[in-house]
Parts: sequence; C-alpha cells; structure tokens
Amino acid sequence: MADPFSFDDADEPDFSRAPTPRAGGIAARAQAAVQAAMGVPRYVEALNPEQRAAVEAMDGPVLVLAGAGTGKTRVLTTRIAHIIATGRARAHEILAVTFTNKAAREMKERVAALAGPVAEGMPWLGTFHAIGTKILRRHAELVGLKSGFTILDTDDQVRLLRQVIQSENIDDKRWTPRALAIQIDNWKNRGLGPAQVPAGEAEAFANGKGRHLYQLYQERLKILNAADFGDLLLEGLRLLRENADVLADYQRRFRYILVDEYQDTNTVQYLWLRLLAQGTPDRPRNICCVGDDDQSIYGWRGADVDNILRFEKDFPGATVIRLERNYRSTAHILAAAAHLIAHNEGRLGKTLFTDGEDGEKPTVAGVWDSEEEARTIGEDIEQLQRQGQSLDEVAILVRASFQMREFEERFITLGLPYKVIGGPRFYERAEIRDALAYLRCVAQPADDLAFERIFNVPKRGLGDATLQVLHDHGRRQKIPLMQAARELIETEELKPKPRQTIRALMDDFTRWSSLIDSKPHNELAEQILEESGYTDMWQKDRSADAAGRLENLKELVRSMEEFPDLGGFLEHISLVMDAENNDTGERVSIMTLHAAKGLEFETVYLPGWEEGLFPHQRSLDEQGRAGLEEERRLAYVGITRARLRAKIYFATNRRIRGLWQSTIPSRFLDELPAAHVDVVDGGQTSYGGYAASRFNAVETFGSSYNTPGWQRAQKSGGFGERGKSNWNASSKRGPQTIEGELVAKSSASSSYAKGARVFHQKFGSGTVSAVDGNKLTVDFDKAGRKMVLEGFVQAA
DNA sequence: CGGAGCGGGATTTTT
DNA sequence: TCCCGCTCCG
Repeated sequence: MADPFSFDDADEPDFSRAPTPRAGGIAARAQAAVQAAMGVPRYVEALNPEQRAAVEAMDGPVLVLAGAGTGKTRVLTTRIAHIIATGRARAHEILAVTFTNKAAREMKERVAALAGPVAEGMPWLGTFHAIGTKILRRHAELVGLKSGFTILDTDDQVRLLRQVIQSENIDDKRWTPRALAIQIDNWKNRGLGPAQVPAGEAEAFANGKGRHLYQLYQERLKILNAADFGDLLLEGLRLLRENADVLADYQRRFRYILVDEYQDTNTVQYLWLRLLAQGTPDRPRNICCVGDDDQSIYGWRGADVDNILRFEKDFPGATVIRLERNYRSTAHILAAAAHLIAHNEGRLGKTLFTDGEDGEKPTVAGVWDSEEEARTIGEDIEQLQRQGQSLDEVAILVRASFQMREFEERFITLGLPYKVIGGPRFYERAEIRDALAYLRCVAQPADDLAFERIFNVPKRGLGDATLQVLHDHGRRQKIPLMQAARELIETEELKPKPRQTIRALMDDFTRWSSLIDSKPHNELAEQILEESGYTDMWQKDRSADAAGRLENLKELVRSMEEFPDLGGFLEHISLVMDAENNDTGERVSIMTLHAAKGLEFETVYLPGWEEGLFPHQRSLDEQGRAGLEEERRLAYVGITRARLRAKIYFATNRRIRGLWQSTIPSRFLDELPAAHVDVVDGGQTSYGGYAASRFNAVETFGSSYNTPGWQRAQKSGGFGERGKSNWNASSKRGPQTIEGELVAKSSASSSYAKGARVFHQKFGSGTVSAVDGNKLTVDFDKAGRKMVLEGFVQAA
C-alpha cells in the first residue's frame, strides 16, 4: 500500500511509482509456464481436491460453500494468486471485497505471501465501503458531491437528522432522530433511495413524513458535501446505474471478482455486485463468491441469506463447490454442530467432517445461576491452565454483552487475566470522536457537524443559544458555521462574553490551520489538543476512566504517524478506525458469539444456553422462525469455534434487568446429539437430579427416535419427557411447538432416496429405508434401524 | 450554562 | 438493576 488513501484520478496504477506490475506479470507468466511444464504449481498442490477445484474454476460464476474451518480464506487467497500467476489478470484487474477491514488486511497479507510483489497493492482489494468510497470519490460530481466529501458516522448522522426533523417542526421526542437514522439506514441497505421507498413504509414515520425527511436529509448531505455509510454503497450503486460509461469502464476493468462472506451481503451490496459482474456473451462473468449459509448471523442488520441461497438462479450455469472437510475441530465437536444445524430448514446443506481424532465430547452442564456459572467456568479454566492450556486459546462466547460482566468480576477476583473483545470501539469513544472533530475542523473548515461537536467541549460557556445564533447567520448567508462565527464576532449580535470566547476559539483555529503545511500532523494534533484545553479537561477529571481516555488520545496521536498527512489520516479513520490492542501476556478472551465468527480456540465456553437468552426472545418475537434459525446458526458458529473442547452451560436462574428469573434450558440443548455430548454435573452447588434428567432427555432425543418421548413429540409437537423435570416448569411460551414443527415438518425434500447408502458418524454405514422430509430411516449394518436427520449422514 | 434528579429502556454490530 | 438522556432548577 504505497499510498492507499490518495484517491487521485490515476485510472490505472501509475507504473512509474508502483512496483512494476507489468514486469511482474511477465515474470509471473514465465513462472507459470515453468510450473506448467513441471505440473501443478506448489500452492495448488497443497490444496485438497475441493479447494483445488474452487481455485481452478476460472470461467464463469463460482459459488464456494465453505463450512466453518474448511480453509475458506486459503481458497480465496490462492485463487487470487493463481489468477495472477497464470496471467489471466493483473493485480489491478481483480476486485476482491470483504466486510471488515480485518478480513481485507488478512487477505492482502496472505496474497502477498503467496504471489509475492506481483500482488503488491491490489488496489481493488478492500471492504465494500472502502471500495465504494474509492469509486465514489473518482466520480463524486456525478452524484452531486465533490471528491473530498466527508464521511459521516452514526453520531453525525443522528445530529443532522435531528436538525432535519426539527426544521420540519416535528416533535423529535415522538419521532426520534435515532429511529429515523435506523430507518434510513435500512432503506439504504435495501438499495432504496427516497423515491423508491414503498409508500406504506414511507408513511409510517412521522405521520407520512418519512420519505420527505429522507429526501431532505439527502439534500442536506449534499450541501454539507457529506456521505453516510449507507451512501458509500447506495450512491455508488446509483452512480453505476445512471452512468453507463462509468459502469462499462469498471465492468471492463474487473476481470475477476471475488467476494468473501457472501452470506452477509445485503441488498445494495448484492445489486452492486450483480451490476459489476454483469457479463456479455464474449466476456463471461468471473465472479466467485465464498460463504457459508450456516454462518449467516447478520440478518438483523440487513444481510440477506437469500442472496447466497439464490446464487445459482442469479448466475445461471454457476459452478457450486462445497468445502466440507474441516481442519479445525475434533469429530465429536463437528458431529454436535452438524446435528444442531440440521434442524434449520433454510439452508443449502453441508455436513462437515474430519479425518482427525474423535477428541473430547462437548459437555453440557447445568448450574444454579449466572454467578455459579462464572465461578464454575473460572475454576475450570484454572484447572486447564494447570494442565498447560494456554489462556490465549480459551474463549468465553456469550449471546449478549451483559453476560460479560459476571465473568469479568469473577476473573478479577481470581486474578485470571482476560480481555474483552469487541465492546465499545476505539473510534466510538467520546474522547476520540472529540479529538477527531478538532482535526476535522482544521482540515475541513466547512465541517459543521464537527464544529458543533467541539463548540463547547471542553466547556467554555457556550450554549445552545449561541449556537442558534451561529446557525441562523450561517443559514441566511449560506456559509459554514465557522465562517458564520468569524463574521458574527465582528458584529454586535452576540453578547460580549460568548463573543469574546468565540473570538478566542476562532483565533485558535486560524493559528492551527496556518500550521497545517509546516508542522508534522501528529505534532499539530498534540498541539491542538493541548491548546484547546481538551487534554486538560481529562486531566482534571476525577472519574475512573479519565486516565484510560488520555491513554487513548496518546494512542490516537501515535497512530497518526503512519499516515502521510492529516487528510489521509482522516480518510482512514472514517472508514477503518480500529485500534490494535497491543497488549502482552496470555489472556482468556471474552466476547459475543457475533464477534467470534472467523476465530478459533482450543477451548470454548458457551454459557447462557437458556430459552429467552439463547435463542434470544426478541429474535423470536420479531423474526419468528427466521429469527430462530439465525439464533441456531449462532449456536452453530459458537460450537464450531472450538478446536478441542466445547463446554456449554445453562443456568436455572438468571438476573435479567435487575430481577431474578428462573429459566428453562435452551431448546438447542435438545438438538444436540446424545452420542456426541456429555452431560456433566456443573458446579458444586447445582441441585441434584438435574443432570440426570437432562441426560435422559438428550438420550431420548439423540440416540433413538423410536422412544415414546419422540413419538409423543411428533404427535403433539412437544416433548413429554421434559415435563417430568423442571424443563419447562414455568414455560407458557411453548417453544416446543415450534421445535416440534421444525423437526417433524417434512416440507424440505431430502437429497437421499430410498435405498441410498449413507454413513453416520456414530452408527456407521447403512441403507436408507424411508425418507420423510429431512428425516431418514436408515437400516444400519451394525446398529440396526434408526431415524436420523439427513444433515447427520453423508452419502457413502 | 451546568448539575441534580427523574423516567424509560435495556441483543447481536460493521462500515 | 443500571445507564443514558432529558428536564428542571439554581
């Protein structure tokens, strides 16, 4: 990345500056020829047959269904390397998109490691948003922006919307800016501009003002020369749709398109990709999407699983390759995960397998309450640690972040080092946002939102009244706030005190701006924070986190060194903004299940498997069965993070919103196969008998479907066995019904026919004797007749 | 303008 | 229960 943040108009990489891609291309081609003579390139040789097929399927659309731990990133990076090495395209002719900066960074590194300097740069490898921005900046004027537009984050967006709502004399208590921000974001995710919003939805906000407010907001953005995150994609889409020449240019440019985590794409991203991948008869659509429908866990944020489920329809003639050989987890862990996820209907169907060890069975333990849960897990970790388990290889994955506190408290008392992953992001912290606002004011004097933010931070006695005066003047004269301020201090409109204060502030900004070209930008930043009194403000602050905030500010200044100038830094920060935590020492990781996607650990603790928490009640209430399936995928993601040990817990009592509530074990526990799970007694104080009855229930469900419990369940849609213990003692919600429906329903047609030979992890080989939806009756050679879920066998 | 005191809401989260 | 944001008052 010579200069990743300059969005100049160089259409092709500047060969005089970039490390000679053309020469590299020739070298690569020569190398490829040598390899061809010798057979297969080494990097391809190292792959398994399916991975290799995914890398070598070069023409036309390709969908790679990559299960957890099957080498997805390896396939993507090798494919890129292969495209370059075989001379099919040069690095700048490949578009490779990811969702997170982390994924983009990782891919960049791995491609460079494989393909060497030929891949240098990969100018079009990045997140959807980064690439969207890059394209948008080149053609900004075509969508009513200027190339240097500012990218607003959620906070700015909300403040702007508040102004818009107020300007329409709408009660912003009843119709909150935040709600509108969410709504607009939602529309943008779905690819809808103000004109395309369905009438019904547009009417729903503020008695029919929804569309109008959206429209006004977009106009305000253009006046401010700003774009929100949604715009980076939606305006990017509009740009391509409305400018055939621009579209054609990019279609020609991107000879190969690769998409990571395709199951997470939302509608705009899908439409954008489809447009770019649109082929002509003489030019096949070389788009390769990699994803796992079973790991789609971002539906609530606009991701549409249907995109991946529909791939073959969208791209006729697509090659579909399944990666099912898992290199991460032991057989028992995979079996547990596979059995669980087989309960989902909306999936393409994959079953992970491994040649590796059976390993330890995942465990399920019941504990009395969340306090005991934390204590038990803490002690278990200490035990493992004594056996040589590295704490870096231990993670606690929770459904909701409030669960984390209990663990933190316990670990502090135990002296067990831990780190919380996720949490409030670096850039979201108030001190960072304040500091950035100062820098934005210096670099972009028209950035009203930034100015508003720091107008009275640190407190300098300026309030709403004064701000209102500036706003009025600014609006009248059609000038930015800072300029309005400069003009007003020359008049009598302001009271003497604020006038004096503003004058001093504007003098500060004048001085800082004058230094912008002469002083290194990180030193300038330090000076600004010092002279504005901002660091002082935190130094005087007595609260516990003040020291940490000052530390963050230092980190921010330090991180600026890596950038060529202030503008480059701000561009980076608006898109990337993650702080690398440079901590030392082994630590247990605590994070949400969502944050854990893509990671792996030797030992994974999965606490809180209780109805209402996991699956989360709200997900069920709001999304119904789709919500349940997404929760189940989350459970699947959780289990498949484990290499060696997965330890599941449920508490009988949990404090939710202050009050203690008794809970029912999660239905997902019932969906684990008894043959591959050990039910253990949890902590010392857990009440007797629970584990035993629990075990029975699992046994009933998992190992044989011919028991009375199972048959009753099929008839009634519930599990009679459970009623005996306090499985559902306080349940009025009846999750069993949904579960019964899910399991027993026979709408999905099976890919196995009567007479087919299948293989089952536990029961071995057998012949299918009956098919009922996704349930198979199989006569096993050794184990006899059993009913099993389709997802739990492989064709033999 | 700024602090205290009250009411409402409280999954998951990237860019 | 706890936290945030808003309102009201000094």
